[in-house]
Amino acid sequence: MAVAKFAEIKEYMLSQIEIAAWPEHSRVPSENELAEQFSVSRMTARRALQELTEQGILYRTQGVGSFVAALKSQSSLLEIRNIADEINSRGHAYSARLLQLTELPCPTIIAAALGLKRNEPVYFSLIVHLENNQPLQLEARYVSPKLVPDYVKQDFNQQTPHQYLSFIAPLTEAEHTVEAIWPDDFTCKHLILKKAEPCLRLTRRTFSREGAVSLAYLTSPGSRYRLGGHLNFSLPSSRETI
Amino acid sequence: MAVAKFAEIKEYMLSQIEIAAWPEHSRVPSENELAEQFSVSRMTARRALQELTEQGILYRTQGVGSFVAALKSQSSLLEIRNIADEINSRGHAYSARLLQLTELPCPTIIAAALGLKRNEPVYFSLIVHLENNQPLQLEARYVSPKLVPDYVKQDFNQQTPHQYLSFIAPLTEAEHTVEAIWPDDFTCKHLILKKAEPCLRLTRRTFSREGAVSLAYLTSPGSRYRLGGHLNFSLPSSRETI
DNA sequence: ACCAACAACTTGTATATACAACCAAATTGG
DNA sequence: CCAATTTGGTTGTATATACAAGTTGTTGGT
Repeated sequence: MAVAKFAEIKEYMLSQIEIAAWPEHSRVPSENELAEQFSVSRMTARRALQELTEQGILYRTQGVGSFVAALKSQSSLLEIRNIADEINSRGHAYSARLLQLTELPCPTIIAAALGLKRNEPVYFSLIVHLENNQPLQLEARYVSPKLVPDYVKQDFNQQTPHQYLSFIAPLTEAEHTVEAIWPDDFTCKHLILKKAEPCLRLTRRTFSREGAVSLAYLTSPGSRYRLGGHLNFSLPSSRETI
Repeated sequence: MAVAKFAEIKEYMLSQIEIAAWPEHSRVPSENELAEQFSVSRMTARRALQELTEQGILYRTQGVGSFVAALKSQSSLLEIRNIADEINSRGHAYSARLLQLTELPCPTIIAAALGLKRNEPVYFSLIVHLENNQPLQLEARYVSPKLVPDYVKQDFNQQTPHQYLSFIAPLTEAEHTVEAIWPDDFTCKHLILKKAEPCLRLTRRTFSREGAVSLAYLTSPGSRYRLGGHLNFSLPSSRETI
């Protein structure tokens, strides 16, 4: 068996979809119909349908049938990497300076984001990330004391907060926003900006099983840092493997 | 059957992985072992293993066994959506104004990005995207005449360039960078910024089968626009469906 | 005309079986 | 002692079957 039967069926279906012989939201042959067409068992035909469904190419409804999904995702993805990994993968020297690591009364905005009460204690850290000894990013992070009680005891010159948090409580989700801001004097000072310039601010909220773990404001000068990515769209073409 | 058997097996395995009873790269029970433990057929146990593999939680090797995958992605993804969709999904009114649609001699930077020669003709369009009649994004786009010969004949008040390009040549890939910039006077004018402010600039290069299709500079005022997302990490928690 | 029951078809779950492909370790032969 | 072979375990593919669960259209009865 050079190529598996279910794979042949998949390729056939993909080609029909690509040449739009089967347009979006049209019904495709049922499991039994495919089984008969290709002289295979229903379970084999089913597998082809199943895998195409997992790839987002079809959608199926019990009792109704299988249909071609809308191929326009109209969206693509930007990968957001850990700053230390990013600098290292560029072959540059990464370092960090811990400026502050304390407990604070929780500001209102932070309280809402972390599910705490206003003025309840919250851990706070302030770190500058440097690339070849030049400040690249200022990280202001609030951490939930309930979920990470030992946060303030860590030595973040050895390990980045992100690494520590990933280790302590496996992160299940993250929420990001990216915006362009005008830095305040405090930020300029720590990023050693002679003149203020537009900065990229990434706000990252991370979650574990038990809830929101931390909220971090990552601010970088626009002239030194950009987010970049190169990712595929969701509908894989059959020639994708080239 | 309240919950499917294969789903129960999946949950059991996920819990074992999460409490690190089965550490990374350790072997998990074989299909036959699971089948016996749960008193199901091999095919049912296999399905649990299969689906966890598709989710990237396990990896399997024929003749060897199934193993826990490394869960450290250390990176997450930010979804970049089409501006029109984004405005519409907020329930606001989307509109656009076409400011320019011409052929130009290709600037050097654009030529490199699109695989053209310097001063070779390239199509250029300039569009302002508005949310509730307020300018939200200035789109300056260069399009390869080879791949999209009819670009300048389109009516982009009817259809956005992104929609048209998606329709003409199915986009297979996109490359993005995001940065914070200081807008020039030209940009300020079209975004109707009384005072210049930091802007978010998304540079998007799209590809089809035949090569680079277009390069777009999407500039938005920092005070009006941010990129946002909420995406899961690679290891889904069992509560993910909440 | 309306509604209930039914029939036909769909996908979803589960089983038992068979053989193929592959790998690693044990066994065997030289 | 080394190398080839065998053996047992593992995943991969495929089939035939059975029943559950959901949808839709038809058929009958009132």
